[in-house]
Amino acid sequence: MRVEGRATKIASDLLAHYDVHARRLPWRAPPGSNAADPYRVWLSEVMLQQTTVAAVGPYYAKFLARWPTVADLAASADADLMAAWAGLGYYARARNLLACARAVAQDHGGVFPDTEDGLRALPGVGAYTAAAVAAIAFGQRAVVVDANVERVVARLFAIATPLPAARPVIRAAADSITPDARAGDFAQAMMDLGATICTSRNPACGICPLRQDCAAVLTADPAAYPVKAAKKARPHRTGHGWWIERDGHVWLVRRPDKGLLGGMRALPSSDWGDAPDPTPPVAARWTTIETDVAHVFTHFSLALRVHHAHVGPDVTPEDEGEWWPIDRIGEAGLPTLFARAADAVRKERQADARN
DNA sequence: GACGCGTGGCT
DNA sequence: TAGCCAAGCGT
Repeated sequence: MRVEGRATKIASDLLAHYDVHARRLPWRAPPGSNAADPYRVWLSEVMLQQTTVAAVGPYYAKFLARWPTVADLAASADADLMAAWAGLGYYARARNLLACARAVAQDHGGVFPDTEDGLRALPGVGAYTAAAVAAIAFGQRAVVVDANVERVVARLFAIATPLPAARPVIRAAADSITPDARAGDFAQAMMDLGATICTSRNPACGICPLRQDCAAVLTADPAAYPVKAAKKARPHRTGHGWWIERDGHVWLVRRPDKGLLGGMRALPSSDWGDAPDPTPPVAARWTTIETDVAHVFTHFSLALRVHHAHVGPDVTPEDEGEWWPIDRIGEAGLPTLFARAADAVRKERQADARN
């Protein structure tokens, strides 16, 4: 009788569970087929970076309908792609997505590289995404480590070293349980497990297919893994934005490619430091809306004070920008902060009109 | 290794 | 509710 090693048992237990319980997701090939399109896998993986499945769903559908192949995407205009990405966040991903599509089209004959190293060299493709695409789209054995896998592995092996120092240990442990066959399914099974059972808070250990394999479940608090270093407090900042209206149009600028909301259309705004009274882009009779727009970014929270004014037909701000029709503001591709500022102005107008 | 980089859902 | 968290990457 053959005695399974622990690593082999973990993989077989997990894959058996996955065969029955795999989530049906739009970017996954249907069960039984192994026709994963590298373009679709890559597109979904980039969208899923630090982003929930629920948030990605509509964007993935929209992108796939509008740009069915990597060649279509490579041929799109920058502004169209950035506008389509608006609201999904982490806009460097959108810039890199386009750069990557163009690199594939121009340098790789329109075909994605089929090795981890080849993929890793593409813009916006890091260690995780390269491994995920290599495994899922090309069936190669690759060690796929995202936050789900980190959590599952840290619990399976009760790794007490805090993140991020534990990364090399976790990776080695993940490597040790990754099978040669079905590496793509294994990776997705680990992520499904992390998303649905081995969750960050209140893990459902009672129904976990790896319960018999898990070191953390024997401890008082399995959810204590992975151990994490303390986080820094998030500072608060105040900024100002200006809604400049002229004959049914509003003045929009394009933010610099680098930095926060890089490359996105936006209202003209101040630096978001602590400057008390910034100078408006044009001289006008400014009105300030009553309630600041509160918005939370990754590393600071912001109160955006929104000012609005009408200007005459001969007035144009000095800096570069464009007059955008207000009744089509939804098509401008404003990131969420400025979309909410625009909403705030519209609501105040409606309130004024009633008085 | 640390930091900058969005947004929305959950507890 | 205020913080935590999510299929990370580039610098």
